Amino acid sequence: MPELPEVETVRQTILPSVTGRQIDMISPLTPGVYLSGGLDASGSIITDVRRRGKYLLLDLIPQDGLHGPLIMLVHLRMTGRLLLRERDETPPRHTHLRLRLTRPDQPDNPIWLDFHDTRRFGRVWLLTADPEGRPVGAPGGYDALGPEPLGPEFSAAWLQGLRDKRKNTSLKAFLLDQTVIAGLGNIYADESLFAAKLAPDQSVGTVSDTQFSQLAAAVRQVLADAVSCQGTSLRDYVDGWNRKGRFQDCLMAYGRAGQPCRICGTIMRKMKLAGRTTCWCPDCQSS
DNA sequence: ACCTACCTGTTT
DNA sequence: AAACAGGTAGGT
Repeated sequence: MPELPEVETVRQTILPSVTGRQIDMISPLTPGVYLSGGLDASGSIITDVRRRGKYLLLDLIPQDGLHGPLIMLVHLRMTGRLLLRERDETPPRHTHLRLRLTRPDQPDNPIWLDFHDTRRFGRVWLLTADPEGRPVGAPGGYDALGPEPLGPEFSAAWLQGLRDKRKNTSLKAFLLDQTVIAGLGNIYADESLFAAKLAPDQSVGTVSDTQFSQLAAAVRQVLADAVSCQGTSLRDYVDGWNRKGRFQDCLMAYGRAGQPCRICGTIMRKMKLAGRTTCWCPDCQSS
């Protein structure tokens, strides 16, 4: 489900509701999903919600004076959801973690934040924060994440600099690599390649400087548009208030094999690349 | 760079 | 019954 635009939308929707609240109860409901590493989040105040690639970070300040700042790190993987609730209803099937959140000045007016995940690939980790606010001991992929595509460190020059090292990989595999760009997945890789008019099976080594410029611009444009549409809801994705996004109505490539290209009318094709179904227009995206 | 595994649900 | 689904980690 969730690539950068969806995770960013979840961040934006839960931020105003959880910031300033205290976790006064934490209920792990399924073994193995919530990995606390022996730390305890209960009593902590949530001070911010940040995003890095497809990860969400809840910044926590414990109130017991025994610990420094903590970070609750969340990865939704394929079908994970973070859902706000205003009533203490019975957790639906596939709810794996529930937080009860109160405002210190209104202890009798709680809300709940549920982690729900049908396929149970997602995880929630409780970690300590270093002095720069980075999680300590995060899972493998986190520390290796590449630049944020909507931030200042992502550029055509960054992609060009990887050309020799990654010359034999396909552009599709390149875009899916989280050390190259943090936050692209199967939908937005296909959409970015379509917008850049580049063939997904073109090898990185043959991409010109001009084409890398087109690609960097396309990645930024596609992601910014998708964020402004609150993400793509195909099957499972909803925001923190259980609302669907709208970008599924704007898709130019993903899922459109067999349908006419929205630019030129040519029938779109699909192929397997990097283990993922990849859709492209053989006319607009010729290599 | 390619598998397979991890899970459940939906579609073919 | 089998294939497929927005992701990633681990093995080869």
